[in-house]
Amino acid sequence: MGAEEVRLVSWNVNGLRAVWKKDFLESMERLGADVLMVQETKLQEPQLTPEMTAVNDSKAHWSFSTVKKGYSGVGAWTKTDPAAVRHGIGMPEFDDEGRILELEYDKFTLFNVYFPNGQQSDERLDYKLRFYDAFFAYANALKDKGRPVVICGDVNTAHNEIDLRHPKANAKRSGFLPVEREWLDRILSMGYVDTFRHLYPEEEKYSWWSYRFNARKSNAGWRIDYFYVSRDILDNGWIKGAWIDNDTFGSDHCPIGLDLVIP
DNA sequence: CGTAATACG
Repeated sequence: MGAEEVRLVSWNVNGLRAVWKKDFLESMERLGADVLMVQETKLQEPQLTPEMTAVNDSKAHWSFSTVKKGYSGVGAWTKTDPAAVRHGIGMPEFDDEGRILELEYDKFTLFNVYFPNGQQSDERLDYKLRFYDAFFAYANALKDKGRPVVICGDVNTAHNEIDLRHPKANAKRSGFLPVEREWLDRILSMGYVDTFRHLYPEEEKYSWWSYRFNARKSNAGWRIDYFYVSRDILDNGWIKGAWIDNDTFGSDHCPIGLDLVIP
């Protein structure tokens, strides 16, 4: 039997109803994902349309915020049905905002996560850091049992100076604070690989640009969307490619991807 | 400035 090629794509759509009006289906087709994961859907179940839930041959999975309307939320379209789909990590404090989808496949577990933004207040920064803590405790339990783990989504932090256009000007803003950057160090030291950076150590490529000040036009961006994999996935030679697609529009983020070859 | 409901990113 031949090896199986799998394309995983992650995209913070900043409002699913908004991108839907901006050629989303066309982008989706062009991206060619086996699993397309989206963050910030900004809707609840009653606002889903039949078109959103029935895309081609894919099955749709959703997690909604139960505490705020039109806020947060993640989703995934899967061409192959996962063996199990889970919502959240069993901690209401971190599950209520609909930020986590766990798709369990035969050979690996895939997480789609919209990590909190910490810019609103000190409380939200604290929530963000505790969310990192709680989520990775959950994911590590699987990884440390020997299960290959893929984690993708909007991490809402740029790791190093290479990961944003204006590191000096943003050194004191949430999204590039030392305490947040240290958390991204910790993710690597826990045994995950930042796939894009691993393949392209010198590349200055971003996945998010503020809507203000024509930031995308001047490429004043940040790389805050990631595909992390547990080290075994790299060591076993599953990684065929990792990419950031700056040519797809419709949101303040662009899609990112991971191509795997699974024996 | 943009999304989706007056807050949040």
